Parts: sequence; C-alpha cells; structure tokens
Amino acid sequence: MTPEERRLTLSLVESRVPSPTQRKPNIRTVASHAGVAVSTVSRFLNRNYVSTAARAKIATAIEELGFRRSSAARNLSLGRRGCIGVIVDSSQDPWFTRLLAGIEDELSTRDTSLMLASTELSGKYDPNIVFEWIRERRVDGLVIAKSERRDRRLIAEAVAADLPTVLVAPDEAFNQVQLVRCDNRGAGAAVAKHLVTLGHTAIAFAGGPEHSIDSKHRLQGLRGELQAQNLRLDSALVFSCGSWEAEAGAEFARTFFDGSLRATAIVFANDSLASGFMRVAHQRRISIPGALSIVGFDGLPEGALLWPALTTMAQPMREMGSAACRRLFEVIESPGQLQTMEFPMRLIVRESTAAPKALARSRTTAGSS
Amino acid sequence: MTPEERRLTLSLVESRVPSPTQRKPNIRTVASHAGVAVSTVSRFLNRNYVSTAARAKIATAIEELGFRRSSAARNLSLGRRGCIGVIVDSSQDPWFTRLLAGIEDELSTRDTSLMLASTELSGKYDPNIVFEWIRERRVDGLVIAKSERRDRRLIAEAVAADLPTVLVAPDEAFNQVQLVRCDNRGAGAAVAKHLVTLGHTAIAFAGGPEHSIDSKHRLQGLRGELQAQNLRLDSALVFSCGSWEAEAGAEFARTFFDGSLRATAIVFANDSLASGFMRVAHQRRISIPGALSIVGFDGLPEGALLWPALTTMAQPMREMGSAACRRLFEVIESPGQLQTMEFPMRLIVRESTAAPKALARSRTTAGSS
DNA sequence: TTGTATGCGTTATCAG
DNA sequence: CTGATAACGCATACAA
Repeated sequence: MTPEERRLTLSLVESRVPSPTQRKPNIRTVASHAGVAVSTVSRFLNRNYVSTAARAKIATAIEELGFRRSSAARNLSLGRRGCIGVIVDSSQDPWFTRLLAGIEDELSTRDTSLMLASTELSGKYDPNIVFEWIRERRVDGLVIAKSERRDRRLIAEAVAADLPTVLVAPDEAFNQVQLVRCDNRGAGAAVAKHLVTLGHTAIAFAGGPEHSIDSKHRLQGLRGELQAQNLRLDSALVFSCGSWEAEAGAEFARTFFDGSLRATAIVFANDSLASGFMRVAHQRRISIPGALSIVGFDGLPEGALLWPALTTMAQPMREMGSAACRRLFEVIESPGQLQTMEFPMRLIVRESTAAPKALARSRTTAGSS
Repeated sequence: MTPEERRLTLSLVESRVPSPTQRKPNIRTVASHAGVAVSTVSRFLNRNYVSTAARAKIATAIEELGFRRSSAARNLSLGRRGCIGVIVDSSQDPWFTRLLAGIEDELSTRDTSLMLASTELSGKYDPNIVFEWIRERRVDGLVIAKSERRDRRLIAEAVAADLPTVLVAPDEAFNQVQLVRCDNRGAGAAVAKHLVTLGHTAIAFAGGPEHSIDSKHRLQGLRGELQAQNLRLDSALVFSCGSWEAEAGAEFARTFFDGSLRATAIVFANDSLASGFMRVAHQRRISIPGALSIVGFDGLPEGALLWPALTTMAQPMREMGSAACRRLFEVIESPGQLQTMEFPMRLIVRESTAAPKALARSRTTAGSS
C-alpha cells in the first residue's frame, strides 16, 4: 500500500466510497457491486460452482468495474510465489534463447513471472543462487535446461525439497524428474539416411564432451542406421572434441586436417562444433561441401548465416520450452506422475552437404555420356 | 495456503506450537522469539531506527529460526508486484541476450523476478501484452530495449501510467524517459581512425533502416572523423540496407558487387548486416580483407566465429543491462530526475580489416627496396 | 449453492 | 524508540 493510498483509505474509513475512479476495484468491490459475497466471486474466478444467476451478475460487475485480480494477494493466499525459476548454464546460448521463447509463450498467458539463473554466468560453475531459491522457496517450480552431471546435486536438492521440476534436454541420465527431450537416436539415423542417399560411405563422427549422453545417442543412431544400410562406421573415424564449443571444433579440424584419415562427410554432435570446424576449413581452403560434407545437430538459425549454410538436425526448441512450462504448471497444480515427453528432430538440408566428389563426377560423366 | 498447512493451523488454533519444524517462521514468530513487537522486526528488516538492544535480539532470533521474509506478502503490503517487465522486439536477438545477462546480474541480488515480452514473437509487431501489463500494473517497472518509432505508443502509455521506465539503446529520439545508450558518434569516429590508420581512403558506409538514429549517428561520427583527417566520405558510397537483418546485408552485397562503385572498406551499421554481406562475398570469391575490409557495430561474440572474424565496435551490453536495471530500481524507490547514461563503445580488431591491397603492395615494395 | 469468518506475512500509522 | 493494529486482496473451511 502506497502512502497516498493508505491516507485515502483512512479518511474514507467510515463513509463508503461511491465510485472513486482512483482506487482499483478488488474482489470485495465486485462482490458488493454484484450483490453477492466475496467467496462467491472467488469461486467464480476459480471456476468453481456458482449459480448461473450469480455468475451473470458477477461477470457484468467485473466488466463494469474493470476488475483484475491481484496476483500478489492470490499468491500470498495460495502460499505461492507466482514465479518459476529457469536454469541453464549460460543464458547466452542461442539454443536456450529459443527455449526461452517457448517458455515466454506459455508464461504470458498465466500472469507468472520468471527468474533466470545462469550457473555459469561468471565463467565458473556456481549454482548457489539456485540452492538459495530452493531453500527459500523463492520459486514455485524449476525448469532446468541441458542439465549435465555436475547438476546432480541441484536436481537432488530440488527433488528432496519437493519442488516441482522439469528437465529439458538433459545431457545425462536423470530419473525421478519430469523430462522433456529429443529423440537423439532417431536424429542420428536421419542423418545417416541423408548422407547415404547422397552417396557417402566414408562418414566420420565428431562428438561433444566424453560423457555426453546426447552425443552418444546421436552416434548410436548414426551407426545403427548405417549398419541397417550395410555400411559401417569406421571406429577410427569416431572422434571426440571434448566439449560443445566452437573452439573445440576448430581444434579438432586442425588435428584432423593434419592427420591422414580421410572422410567424405563429417557429422558433428552439434552446430557449434561444426561451425568451428568450418572456420578452419576455410582457412585451409578446403571446399565444403565439395571436398567434405558437414552436418550438425540442433538447428540453430545462426547456421543459416554461415557460408556454406549448415545442414543440421533441428530440435523444436520453442515447442520444447512451452511443453516443459506447461508440464511444470500441471505438476505445480497437482503433483501427478513422472512423465517423459520426447520430441522428434527435423532434418534441415542447407548448403553444407552434397554428393561426394567422386560420385558427383561419375554422375556428371554418366549424365553427359 | 495449501490444504495441509491449513489443516495444521486449524488443529493448532488453541495450543500454541512450540517449535514445529514444519511451519516456516514469519515475522510474528521472530517477534515473539525476540520478545519484541512485529513492527519492531519490520523496522529492523527495513533498516529503520531500532535500539541496539532490540537489534541484537532480533538478529539472533532471525538467525536461529532461519527466518526469510516473504516477498509475496511484502509486495502485497507495499502494493508492488516484485517483478519488472523487460521488453524487446525479439528475445532471440543475441544483442538482447547479453543485455539480459546484465539484468540477470542485478536481479539476482534483489528477489525480484522478471517478465519477458517480445513485441515481435510471432513474426508481426504486437505490443498488446505490454499494454496489458501497463494497464493492469502487472510489473513495477519497464526496461525497454532498442525501442524504435513504432514503440512510441507503448512508451507514451507507460509514461502516462506513471510506470517507471528505462529505455536501453533506443533507436529513436525519445525524451521524458530514463535513458541508457551508447556513444554512437564516438564509435563511428573510432572506426574512421582505425581504417585511416590502415591506409583506407575509399570508404563506404552501409546503414540500417532509413529512419534509424543509431545508423545516422554512426555515419555522422565516421564522416566527421574522416573530415577531421582531411578525407571525405563520398556520398555515392553511403548506402542504406533498409533493415538490420543479415539478409538485407546480403541483398546489399549483390547490388553492390553488380554495380560499378568501388571501395576498399565498407563500414556496416551493425554486425548482422556485415555478416550477411560477407556470406555473399564468399559466394563471389571476394577476398576479405584482401580485396575489401569490413567493419561492423555491436560487438556480438558471434562475429568471432565468422571467417574472417569480424572487426567491430562493441557495445558493453551487459554493463548497460545492469545499469538500466539499477536505474530502474532507483526510480521505483523514488521517482527522481530524468537521467541519461551514455556508454562508450570499444573497437575490437579481428580479421576482417587490413591495409588496402594497393597500399599493402606498395609497402611490400617499399620494404623490399 | 452461498455467506461468514479467518488467515496468508508484511508494512505503515499512530499513540505511547 | 516501541507496540498494537488496521490494512493489502484473495482463498477456503464451515455453517447455513
């Protein structure tokens, strides 16, 4: 209550105000205006039983008064905070940005706000803010994006505190939590199909961090589909970049080009690695996709700005964000069962993949003969 | 109040609970524990006058009980929402993402959450959510990023509603509002210095949207410094891409390369345009910076991943974010004067600029002779 | 189906 | 400097 408001209240404590345009209507105003009790209005607001007669009166009263219920008061009464926590290692990640758009979609319809926490805001991993949130229950629930092994304590604490939590695209095997993820194996298989269709047989895979489940699954999918097509992924052509960062992809490029192993296509575990690789390829004047086809995973729009634009398997990040958010609200309202939602990924063919040179040449020959 | 809590309360309505680990302590608990009145505890919490004796007792009580005040209740009592609104055309913008990090820094210390609104979330401009926020006062204040002409109504409404508002990097002349912006003219001048030092004389400028103030100021700075160095910016070499998007830069590239005008360096009004241009340059096998030097504005980290990595004038986006947020809180607490904070931009020399070919050659000649 | 009464945790007023 | 207490706006158990 602001000072002005309080003064107003006090001076009018005896004489009921008729309709001062000043003061915002509350549930009590509505009730008296409609000639019913506040509890009836409250029930109306919460879609509980109320007679059609009362319903109509209340509706018009609300309309006339331009009433809006206070979420602050509602939260206080409900023992909620009206706010969810969204956690990610870095909010600068374009993948996360898309996820956020989905969350935003969902939140805008619910008068709920959000708190953002980057566990790696300042360069080093520091989840303490989140621990505070959990302990002080400053949020009604948590959406944790791309959680990895190091986030285990975080998740354990949230579960222990009985705080509704949804994990999105966890890169580690978590259970006991609501899950929203992508079909990484299926995506790997789709990439295999794409490359095989183009005529590639010497395919390499460059993974992310050693322990990454996503990376593993994508590789599994790739390998599986290749086998199904009677091709095998040469294990000498399976690499690990050790991280998800573009710089790791660049580093890999340098060792790859300096080595003697050859492939006609390289599948990267994500777009970022692929982009780092391509930068070095440019420096070395390796033609893509002429000499080498490149595929990434994630489907970041940024990939379309590269030259050549990156072919990739896209996650429906925005949909995942809104799905996670919806699920979180469900769980907040009523605890319910554990649930896992899996989204398919989608192949986006851009410019970084083409038929391998040899094949292209033979085809040209065949065409001209 | 959750059902469980209510049951607990009711069953204990007569007999005071000794210290049930269940129930969270509130200001009343603290007061009785410290042997003072609630109002004294409240004063303590809000750093108002309270005797040292009481102060000590309260402090230990709070410590022992692990008390944390409820922001929901506080907001209700204060008539606040405990939440600020952050508005941008698209939350996908990497520039905005950096700004958000700064806001995040500031928010994490204040138990305030945020609501995000993208006015162009679904492809077309739609500020209605924000109007709702303002009318229903669902936020305590607004940070509006990169507002442009079309946001005038929004800003006018916020001002009319007396809602504390801070504009960050507005691309239009706004007044009557708190402002946080960059020194675009100074940045333009810095680019001029950089290019002149490298030996460029045939410099072109490719601007953003026609009515963009930022674009205009950057050009002014560039032109001014060039004049100061006794060079002039050929007005035939001043272009407008008509938008800030990479695609506009690509489009400009096509017409530029198809035309007959020549320059040894092009300054783009932002990084995105420059990146679109460079993509086409690659396609046409124009060597950068060999045949053409390129400079952008904004300093997005993404520019470092391009090949060649983009030379650019960087905005301190994160600092601007936290500054805007701090200022907003100041204004929320006490209205105060209108204020404008201007941040300098910083030149990041990467790979897209070099001495012009002719000069490089003559230098080599000079060196070898 | 509705009304009454009470509580949610704080802050601000005003009389000591 | 301190204590009692009335708001803040809403939700719900319970009685009617």
